[in-house]
Amino acid sequence: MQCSCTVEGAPAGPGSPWISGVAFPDWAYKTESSPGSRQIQLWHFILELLQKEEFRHVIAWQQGEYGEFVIKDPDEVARLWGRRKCKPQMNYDKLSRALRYYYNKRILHKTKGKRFTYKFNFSRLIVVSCPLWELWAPPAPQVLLGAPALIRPALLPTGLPSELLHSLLLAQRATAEQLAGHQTPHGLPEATEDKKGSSSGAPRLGSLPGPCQLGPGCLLGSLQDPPPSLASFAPPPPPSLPADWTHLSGPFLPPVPPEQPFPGAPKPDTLLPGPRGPIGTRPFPGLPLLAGLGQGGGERLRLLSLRPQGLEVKPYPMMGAKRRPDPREGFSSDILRPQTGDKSLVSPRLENFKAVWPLDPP
DNA sequence: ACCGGAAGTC
DNA sequence: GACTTCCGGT
Repeated sequence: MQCSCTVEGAPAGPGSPWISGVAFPDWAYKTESSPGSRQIQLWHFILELLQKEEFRHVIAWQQGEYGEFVIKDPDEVARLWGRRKCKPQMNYDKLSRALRYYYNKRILHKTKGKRFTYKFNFSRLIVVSCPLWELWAPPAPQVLLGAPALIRPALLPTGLPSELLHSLLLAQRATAEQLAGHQTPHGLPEATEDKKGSSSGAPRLGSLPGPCQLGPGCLLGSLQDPPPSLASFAPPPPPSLPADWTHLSGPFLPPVPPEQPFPGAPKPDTLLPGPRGPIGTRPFPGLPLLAGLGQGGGERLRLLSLRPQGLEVKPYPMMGAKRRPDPREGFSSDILRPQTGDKSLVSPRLENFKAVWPLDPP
């Protein structure tokens, strides 16, 4: 029998938006690997809590580090997780074990030295969420370096909900920023990923899961179901979001760190943990923008990678400097942060972005 | 607190 | 596959 454990505070399951209208759409609860499953994944759950204010005292984004969060009340988080999963015996020890399994998948990594502090690897998350995104990541890093308003159209599956796009786009910003920090000329192969060789990790480029080419993998069964109404999502855009983004309400975004690297300034090595993923999983060079498109023909979203002005001006002095990340982890915790004090909380980059929706999605 | 192997569950 | 449970080790 089913366990109807949707209790106070605990995020409800699919179909029942729980917080100010911001909940993951059904597809979000489906695992690519297990199409039928609507079991929420832990990282999803964490993200949910993270973006909900009422859980601030339990878990919250860590100031300063993009993607880093602190579990302030381990027991409570475990309890909530246990509720959600109908595992009353859940505790932090078990939950943390699950969290640890994310290390190899590169979805998460531990911030050493800080208790209960972990950090999301958003670039990885994106890939995990929709491997397809790798497809339109142009192999040429120069793109990031301010290639002229190049446009890289790409197709995204119909169902990719705007909330995800929003989140992913922001994640990309993070990725981009990270790239700005320690980008490598070319996605260096990183052989050591799954110690066990078993493909327990996320999909890697070069061996993209076939199903995702514009299809199944990313559609997540949303072909039939039209994306959730945008109107149903309360759009409390993060302070860093430009007005346009109100269209794309987005749930889980860590607050934009105050630090704002400027041209010439030492790049913060803060963002996404991994300077590079496994072969080809380099994050998305060009900041893609939602440009909208005809749903008629292919019912697909076309992503245009507009010139990220904020990024283009970034110098990339590290072309020569090679920092060697831990080959095993893929990312190091040795994060050196610039001490750029002031800076507006606004992301200069995003400010230049424009999201265009020719036709409001249903 | 944190790590990761091993086995079990769904 | 994604945990959950248990556990020895640091």
